[in-house]
Amino acid sequence: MTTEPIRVLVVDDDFRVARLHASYVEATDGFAVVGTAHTAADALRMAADLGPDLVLLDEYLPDTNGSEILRSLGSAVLMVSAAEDSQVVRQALAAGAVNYVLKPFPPSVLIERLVAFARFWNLLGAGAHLDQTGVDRALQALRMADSPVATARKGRSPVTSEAIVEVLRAAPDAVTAVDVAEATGVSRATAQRYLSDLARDGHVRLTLRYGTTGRPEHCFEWLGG
Amino acid sequence: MTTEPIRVLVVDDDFRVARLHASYVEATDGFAVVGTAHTAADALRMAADLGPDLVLLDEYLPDTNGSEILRSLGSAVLMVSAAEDSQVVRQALAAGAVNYVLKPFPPSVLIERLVAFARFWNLLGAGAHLDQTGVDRALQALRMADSPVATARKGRSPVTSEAIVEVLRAAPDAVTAVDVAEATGVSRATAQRYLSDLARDGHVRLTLRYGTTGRPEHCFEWLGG
DNA sequence: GTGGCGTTGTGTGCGTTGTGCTCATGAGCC
DNA sequence: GGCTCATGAGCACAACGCACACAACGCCAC
Repeated sequence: MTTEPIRVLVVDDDFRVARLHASYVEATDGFAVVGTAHTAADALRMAADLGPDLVLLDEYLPDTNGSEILRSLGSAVLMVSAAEDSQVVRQALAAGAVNYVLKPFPPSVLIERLVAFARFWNLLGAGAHLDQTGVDRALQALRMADSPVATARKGRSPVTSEAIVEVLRAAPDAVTAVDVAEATGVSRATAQRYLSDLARDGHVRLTLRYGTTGRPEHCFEWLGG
Repeated sequence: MTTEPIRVLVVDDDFRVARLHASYVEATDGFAVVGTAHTAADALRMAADLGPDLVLLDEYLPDTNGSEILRSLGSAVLMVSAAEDSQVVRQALAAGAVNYVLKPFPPSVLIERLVAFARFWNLLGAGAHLDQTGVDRALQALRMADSPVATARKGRSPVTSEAIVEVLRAAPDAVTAVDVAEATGVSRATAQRYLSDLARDGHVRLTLRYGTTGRPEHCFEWLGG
C-alpha cells in the first residue's frame, strides 16, 4: 500500500497560508510537499521544473487568477479558494480541477479530500488494464470525501452519524443493521436510515446475506475514509 | 429549468463513430452538437472558434493523442476512448477530463453521463453564491451516473443483479444457473429469475447444453455492455 | 420410426423475513 | 409556549427460499 508519496506543489499568495496548507499536506499519509509558490509565474516555473503530481492552487494570485494557469500546470489541480461565485467554480471544475475547497476551511476538509485523491491515484496507478467499472470505482473514490460522513442532511443528526460510523469502523467485517442498532442503542429503523445513507454515498459497501428464507439481510462494511 | 442547451463538440478520428456519438448527444435533452472534428488540429481550431461547453474527445487521433490537447481546448472534456491502460486514464482524469467512457459502450452509458454533466452544469450555472455543500452537491451530481444501477424491475434487487452480472463478467465462458447460484450465494431459483431477465433484455446469450438425459441445461454468456 | 417413460432442469405460487416509509411523540431551541 | 427536528412504532411491500408442476430432452421397446 505504501507506494511512493504523491508530490504536491502548494500555491497561495499569502506565504503564511501557503505554509499552513503545506503543513496539512505533510501531515497526510502518502503525500510530500515538493515546493511552495506565491505567484502564478512562480507556480508555472516550479510546476515545469518539479513535475508534481498535484497542485494546491489558490484562485487569487497577485499576477493572474488561478483558473487562468490551471490548464498550463501539467498536473492534477485541487483548487483552494475563497471565490464563492458559482461561475468561477464551474469554470475551474470544467477546466479540470479535481476538487474545489472553499476557504476558510477546517484542516479535516482538505485532508479528507487529499486522502480521497490518494485512493483515486493509487487505484489508477496499478498499471493494469481497466474496464469501465474500474474507472468508475476510481472516480467514486475521488468523490468519497465530498459528502462528509457527519453530514448535515435533513433529518439526520451528526452525533448519531458519528456513533454509527464508529461502530462500523470497529467492526472486523460486515455487520447488519440490527448489529449496529444494538451496539449504538438506536432503533433498527434509525440505524437503517443512516446506513442506507452511507451506502448511497459510497462510504460503506452493501452486500446481501442470502441462504435463509425471507428477504435477504443487508450487510454493511466500512470502506475507510 | 430548461436553460439554453449545452454546446458540444464531438471529436473522433472515425467519422462514422463521430456521427454516432453526435446522434447520442443530440438525442439527450439539453444538449446540442455545434461541431464535429476528426483530427486534433481541427478540434483545437473548432474549439477556439465555437467555444463549446463540452468536448467529447477520443484518445486516438491521427495527428496526436487526445490527452495531449485536452488542456488546450478551453472547455470541459469528456474522454471517450478505447485506451484501457490505467496510466492513460489517470493522466486524462488528472488533466481535467470530467469523465472517462471506455469504447465500445451502449448508448445509455454515454447518455447517462451527459445527463449527469448537465445536472452538474446547471447546479453551478445559477450564478449565485455557493458554500462548500453546494460545490460538493454539484460534484456528486457529476458522479451519479457512474454506478450503473442495474435493474428497476419489480421484485428484483439492484445489489443482487450487480452480484450476478459480476459473476457473469468474471466467467471465462458460459455458465449455468447453478454455477451462478453457488458463486453468489443465492438460491438456484433466484439466480434463474435474474438470468432469465438478463436473457430477455439481451444482456446475455442463452445456449442449451444437450447430451445428457433430461431437460437441457441453460448456459448463459455475458455479452458486454 | 415412433410413442411412452424416466430423468433432469426450469418456472412459478406461496410463505417468510427484513426493509423503508409514514405518522405521532418527546427533546431541544429560541 | 410554539416550533423544528430527530427518533421509535407500526405497517405495506420487497425480495428472498421452498416446493411442486411442468417442460424438454435421451432412451428403449416395439
